[in-house]
Amino acid sequence: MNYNFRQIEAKWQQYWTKNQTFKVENDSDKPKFYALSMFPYPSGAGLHVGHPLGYIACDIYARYKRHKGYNVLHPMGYDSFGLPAEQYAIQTGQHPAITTETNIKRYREQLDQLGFSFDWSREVRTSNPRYYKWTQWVFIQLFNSWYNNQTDKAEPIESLIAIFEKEGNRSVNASCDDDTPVFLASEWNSFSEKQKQQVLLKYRLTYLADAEVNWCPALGTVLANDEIVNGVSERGGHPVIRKKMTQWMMRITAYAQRLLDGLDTIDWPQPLKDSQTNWIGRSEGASATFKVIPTGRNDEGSHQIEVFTTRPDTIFGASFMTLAPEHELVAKITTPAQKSEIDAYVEATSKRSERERMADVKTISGAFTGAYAEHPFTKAPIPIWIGDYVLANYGTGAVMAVPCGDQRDYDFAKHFDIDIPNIFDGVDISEEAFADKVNTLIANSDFLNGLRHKEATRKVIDELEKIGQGQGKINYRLRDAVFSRQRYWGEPFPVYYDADGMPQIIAEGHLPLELPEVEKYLPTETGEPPLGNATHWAWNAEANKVVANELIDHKTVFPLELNTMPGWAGSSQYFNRYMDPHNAAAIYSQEAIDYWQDVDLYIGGSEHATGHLLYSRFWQKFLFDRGVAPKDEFAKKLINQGMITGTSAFVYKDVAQNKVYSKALINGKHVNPIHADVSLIDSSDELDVEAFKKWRPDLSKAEFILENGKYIVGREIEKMSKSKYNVVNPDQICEDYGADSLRLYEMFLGPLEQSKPWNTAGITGVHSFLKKLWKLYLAVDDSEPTPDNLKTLHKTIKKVEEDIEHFSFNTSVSTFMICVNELTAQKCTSKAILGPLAILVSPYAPHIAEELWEIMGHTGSIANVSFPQLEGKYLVESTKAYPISFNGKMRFKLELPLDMAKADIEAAVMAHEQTAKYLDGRTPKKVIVVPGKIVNVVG
RNA sequence: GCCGAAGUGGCGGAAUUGGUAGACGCGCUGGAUUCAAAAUCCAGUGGUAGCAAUACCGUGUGGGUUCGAUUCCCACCUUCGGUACCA
Repeated sequence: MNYNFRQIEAKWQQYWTKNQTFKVENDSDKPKFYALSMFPYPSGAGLHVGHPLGYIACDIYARYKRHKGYNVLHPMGYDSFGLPAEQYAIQTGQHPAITTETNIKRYREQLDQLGFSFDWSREVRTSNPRYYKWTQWVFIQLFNSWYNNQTDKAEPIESLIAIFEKEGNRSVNASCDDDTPVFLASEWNSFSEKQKQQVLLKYRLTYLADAEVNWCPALGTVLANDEIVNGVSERGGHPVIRKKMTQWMMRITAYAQRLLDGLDTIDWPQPLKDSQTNWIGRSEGASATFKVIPTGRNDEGSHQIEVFTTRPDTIFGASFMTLAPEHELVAKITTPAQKSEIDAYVEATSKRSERERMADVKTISGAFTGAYAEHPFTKAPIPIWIGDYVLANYGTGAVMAVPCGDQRDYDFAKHFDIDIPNIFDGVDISEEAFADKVNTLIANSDFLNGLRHKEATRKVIDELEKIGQGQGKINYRLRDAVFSRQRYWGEPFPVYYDADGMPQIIAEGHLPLELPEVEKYLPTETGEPPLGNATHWAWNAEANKVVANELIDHKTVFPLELNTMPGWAGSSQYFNRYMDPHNAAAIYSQEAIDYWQDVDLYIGGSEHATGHLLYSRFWQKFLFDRGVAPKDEFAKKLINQGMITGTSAFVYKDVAQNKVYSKALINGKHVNPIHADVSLIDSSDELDVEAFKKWRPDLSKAEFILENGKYIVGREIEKMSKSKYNVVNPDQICEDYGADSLRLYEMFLGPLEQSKPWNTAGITGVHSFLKKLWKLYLAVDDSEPTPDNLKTLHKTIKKVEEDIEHFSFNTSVSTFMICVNELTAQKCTSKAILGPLAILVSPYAPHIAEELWEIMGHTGSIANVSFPQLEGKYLVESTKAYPISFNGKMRFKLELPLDMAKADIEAAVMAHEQTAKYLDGRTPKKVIVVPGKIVNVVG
């Protein structure tokens, strides 16, 4: 009987579905384990072999935990809102929901084929109204919350209103907009409803703001910082410009410190933690206020410039100030004489795209405002410049420039011939700035003279506080996140605008607010987002339902928000929703989350480091503050699977003639490498020339110059992508070798976290392993196992268990191969050995394991059988083949009892005939004996 | 520039606390089987020299610590990922 993987795999996949083998309940006497793979965006291209890598690893671990007696939650779903379906809708008019549905179906087929132990009854789709109802619900909770810095957590907005009514906002320490005015209780109480709402927006955790946003004209939408790579959009690579727009924002900055602190409590990869740390960008320093010296302009009040600096100790070295060109004071302080120069400069920078600005970092530019600020201590006038090296959205958008201590300030000063006072003792600054904090003392700095960096910093902050012109401050690079997108295929905001134009929330009971139908998926002619095309998109606040736009009267019927939520909204809570996915009354029940708590193992790509994984942590902490989630970190352990890269193939076309050379023949010739589809190449890099000619008709007339009668292609490792013709999808491999072979092979390729090239050639190795495994069971019987059999089995149990616990799946595949090779050599037929072996293999190759289990006479799935117990007694050795080395070089082996004493080992080695040979008459200086390990003779 | 990861045979990789470098698999070479091929099985396979026993070299490079270093320390080189005028 041959190993008929097609029949076996189909049989067990049907069995698992029919018997709901992997359906999991929310209550159990067993301990819980939550294993989660990041859910995919269902793209039209389907899965390629790189996608399942993390899923397979996670599935192995989930199945292992099931064997170990855990109640395992292992769900899967789809992040099904997103740009590609919408772009397709724009091109073809097909509703994104239809495209999405088709793609999901294809994904599901591909996933089912691979034998995952997902509980599909818990599937979620972010674009399903029953799901996004709860995304909208979280938005409402954020809208109705503020961040109290005193208690360091989010609180209901009502508690803030109560404070305002009693004592105004002077005593409130909250995360709020910078321009929040100070008011008394009496003032608050006399505010109009609109004024109150405007003030509250400055405190809400999601709020409307006129923000400088990254506008992408080609995509017709704004993008978040993490959606922009190298100044162009992550998707499509379109240019991005800066634009002021009214947008929904998320006050993630309120959580900056806690997002940083939380990293210490979770077992996530250090590189991922590092990139979150850098993204949050905490820096410690001081804020200082510089008064602008009045110049007698009649429209000029008293202005002051606030700066943030990490080097307050260098304040006496400040010889100028630089404002960002966008800084609001620029227009107010510029002198008439300098106005035209400043205007021209501001105009020029606003036109430069972010990309241009980044492309030439080297060019120094700026302009003088004509105004001066007063140094807080020396009272000396300091010229105020503007320059685009100062960023409007970092710190205060203004810099106290200390050219002797900061290279950019130094370059700017040199370029514009500004004074560079030296405040470092014994340091030469004639060539460059001195940024070292440690190896100098402060000089020429009044009360700071002779102090080190640390003392000077402390002292200057004290002095700034005394004169009321500054204090110690911690600054973060992290910005509040733009939460509006001018797209159709996303979650609608549960928001309408009242007669005052203030946002009003649709009550929870009326959710979900479902996406309206539109004729076109493009922005409207007036530049409004695609929802502006909907004719039925107004809110009747009495009937609490969506009605036609023409009924808008701003009394009972109001316009609805036209923006939709960004891609990361739906993925920021999905892991909790899996715990209770069909709950219509709540995001999840208290019992469900009390039972499952959090994710024990989360596997996914590192590209989500500063997007999904940061936003999710933010929402989780918020829900924790509001008592909705029991843990303030959602995933205890996270693993980034590496990328599987493609092995591209190249043919080499002569530039001048219509000749294509085999790889070894290109030396000295001027050739163009051309991608060849990898499906046309065999395992020894030989090209099927005829098939290639059919595939590239333009080269069908070309002469192919062969080596040894073969055309050999060149190979190169590149990212797997359609355009490089190096994509390998799992379907063909499942067809040729089966899912179990694919699963084993993906694991066998190398360590999970590392990126590695895909090369189909090696799959025959794991496939023949499965065939050998299968053969072992052909004559399975009840014979007594031999000591060798038992030793092989228990050695394997030990290693495989250790490997799974360490996520070292590649080495356990090797271990299985060694085990099967040994048992085959031992002619083992014993059920007492082969039974446990089938269980060991089952997390990796579940289909064949089920079949073998059945062959051995068991009924029911192997998935719930206990993992074999390691019995150390079978592994006990009485002797050891000691490697005997001379000066660190192993020369021969000597079999000695393991319980032999050190001195006896040494004596046995010295007495050995080979020892005399290697010593060659010398007397050893020393003999190192490590019992159980090694003997080293020195001398 | 800064942060991070990684450099081991022809290839993917192994060596879990400093103790036999190259497990396992691919590929390759030779052989068995076959009319032939596929499949399967057996043997060999880091490099150099040698018929061989064996010797020397060998984990990116150069130093160091150690009886002993792929593993620890210092300096450097290369590749990949992230980030970028962050005050």
